[in-house]
Amino acid sequence: MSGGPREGRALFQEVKRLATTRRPTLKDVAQAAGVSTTTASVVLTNRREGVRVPDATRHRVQQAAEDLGYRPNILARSLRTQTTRTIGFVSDEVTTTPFAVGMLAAAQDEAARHGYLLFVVNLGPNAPLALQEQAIDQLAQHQVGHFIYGCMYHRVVDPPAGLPADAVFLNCEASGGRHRSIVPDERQGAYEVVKELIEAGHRRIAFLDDHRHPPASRLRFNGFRAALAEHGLEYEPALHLETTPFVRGGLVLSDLIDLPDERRPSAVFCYNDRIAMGAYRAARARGLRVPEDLSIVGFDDQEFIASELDPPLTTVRLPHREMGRLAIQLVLDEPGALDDVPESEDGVIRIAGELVRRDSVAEPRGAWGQRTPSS
Amino acid sequence: MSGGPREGRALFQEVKRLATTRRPTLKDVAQAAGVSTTTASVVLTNRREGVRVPDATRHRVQQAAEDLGYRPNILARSLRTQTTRTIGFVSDEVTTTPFAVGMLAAAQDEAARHGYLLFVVNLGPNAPLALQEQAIDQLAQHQVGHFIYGCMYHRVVDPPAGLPADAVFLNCEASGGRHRSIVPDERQGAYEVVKELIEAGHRRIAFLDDHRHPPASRLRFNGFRAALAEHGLEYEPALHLETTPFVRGGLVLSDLIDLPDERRPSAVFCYNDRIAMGAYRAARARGLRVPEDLSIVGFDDQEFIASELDPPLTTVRLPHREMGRLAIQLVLDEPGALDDVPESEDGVIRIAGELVRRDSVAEPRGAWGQRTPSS
DNA sequence: GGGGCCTGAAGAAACGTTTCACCAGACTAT
DNA sequence: ATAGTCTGGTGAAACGTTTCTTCAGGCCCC
Repeated sequence: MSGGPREGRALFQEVKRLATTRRPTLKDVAQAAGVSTTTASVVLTNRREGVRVPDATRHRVQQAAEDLGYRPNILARSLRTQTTRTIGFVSDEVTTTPFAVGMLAAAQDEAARHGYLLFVVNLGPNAPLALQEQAIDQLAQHQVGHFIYGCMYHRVVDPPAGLPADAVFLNCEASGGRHRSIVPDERQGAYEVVKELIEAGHRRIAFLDDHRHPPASRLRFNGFRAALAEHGLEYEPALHLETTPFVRGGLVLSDLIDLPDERRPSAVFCYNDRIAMGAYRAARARGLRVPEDLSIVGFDDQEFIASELDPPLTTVRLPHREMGRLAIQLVLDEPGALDDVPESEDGVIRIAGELVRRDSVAEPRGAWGQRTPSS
Repeated sequence: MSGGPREGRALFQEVKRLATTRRPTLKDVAQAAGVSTTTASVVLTNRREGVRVPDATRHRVQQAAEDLGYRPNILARSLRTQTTRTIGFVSDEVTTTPFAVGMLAAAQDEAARHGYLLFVVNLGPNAPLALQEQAIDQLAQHQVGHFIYGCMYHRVVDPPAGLPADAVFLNCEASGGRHRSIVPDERQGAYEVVKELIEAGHRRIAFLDDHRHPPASRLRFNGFRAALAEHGLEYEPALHLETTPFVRGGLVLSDLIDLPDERRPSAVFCYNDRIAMGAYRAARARGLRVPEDLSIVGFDDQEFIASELDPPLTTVRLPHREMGRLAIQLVLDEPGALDDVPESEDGVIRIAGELVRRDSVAEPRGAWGQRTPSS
């Protein structure tokens, strides 16, 4: 029980470990400390309830563990406890594309905060259901207990079989309504950014839309109309153009610029920032200055685009980081995770985006003459 | 040995499984098939050498496994075999930022091809060494056998302790020279894109540099000078401007445009695409057209920037996908992985980028008059 | 007709934990 | 003095695999 021989023994063990290059196990620690593995386990996992280990013994075990450089084998622990602290993050192409990369980063941060590790599997665009299920099966064989299914952009997906009921869909809505989903509040974002235009005095506002991407496009349209309606403005189908969600898609703005003065819009709401980038180009090609001659707003607050346009673009920031963090909190059943978000009726949790005011909005030319009495 | 009772038994097991919601184990399969777990294991892992199991038995076991919906428990297997098919991908902020996202995607693809799963941990920018080592320790506790350390941009890093000797550094160079590193061949890329300018007839080429980012900046500079030298052109310090690697950094081009005619550059090589974006803006502000009045080239082929500028930018594509794939192949010791890449002297593997020709390069004005006899 | 070999398979240990059940001894209360 | 309680532990099973060793029985060969 004296320190001398024990130290000698620990040293011997250490030498032996280095010689055999075997990582020390709990048994080694127990032996070095002169206790049973039971005691060593109890001490090193810091269990207190129902077990009595005097401080002297505790310290002896801890010292031995440190001396030997003991690291627990999580595999063995997980096998025994039948739980793993891992989360499977499967996605279409979140990690492939720079769009929603903040979701993964925030999820990783939050997982680390809880001591969890993330298995990330990126299936690529349009992976067949069978491939998706195979990936989930592989994760299940690794005994991962929690699943997040992330999408690059907001859409509806068919949940692959094998996904447990408490899986969380991130940036997409699971069809069937049996799973929780976290998506941006598209409607609210569109409402706010369009309201920003209206409050600047605009009355004729175009919408460069991409209706091939429901539900985002439908919801942004709803927000657009809601803002219009709330301010007594009429929705004008002629100003609602369908286009593609790329820079070149914004070039269709030319058609609207060609309109006669009284029918021409003084502001444009673009489905996303890339379309807005194209709209800038179209405006400039016609000699229109942004925002003096034409106000333009976008959606997404896409990195390297929105803030780098000239002038910087007023847009709506997608709450990707908040969404990623919440997804982890939900799968881990963190209490209070939903305190900050509004109640959802349909199991779909909508996170508000944030209006980012930059320099692409100004009063319309002749605004003072156009102002309604109420403003 | 007849089918009848065995089928009944399998059915019973199935019912029991559903009732207890316990995942069937190898023992369940063995019992259902009327063999030992040894035999079941041999059959289901498809081992052939040294073991003899007649086809009839094989089929019986396989059938039982399928009937029960047996999935092996990888944790138990890994514990026994002392190997896991997992790779730890730790990075500063690869997953946080859209720069090098292709590396992770390609790594994931290649890992999946080998049946490996990726633990991804994103430490954030400038994580203290202690935090890095803690993350590596956590992965080691999960018994991950292979490590990749990825960086957002090409730089030199101090390898955190705990990383095994066969870890691969991706998009960064490990100081100390004890590890393998994979980086883009900056010199070659710069050489090629500058040569493109020279071959278009340019003789006065500016370099908008960012020397705060060695080694990339130094190597691109080397490539720049090599191209110059090879074509008998003199390096002119006055045309080498130091700036920041952002869009606004490109605005320093104004200073060069102000130069008197005979000293003004007819082309600009930008350290990266964002600087090029700023250079476009500066040129346009002075009424210069790209490429008619000024040729501009960049570096990176950054998504949503290079291809979306007006005109689209000639640049060098960073081989992120190739690098990510190779990293996996190296840690997995795939034979022939290095066949396609040139031998490296210093343990640093340099992967060639690809010149992407777009529309930002033209002959200089008055080029015919300036041409040297040789061209 | 007996030793050797081949076939087909099983028993049990091992991987590194956690945890259930139990226990020796000392002390306490009656 | 004895029964009960508390302290400080320990032994061994269990988690689900893989794999080493062993073995029964049948056949072949001489």
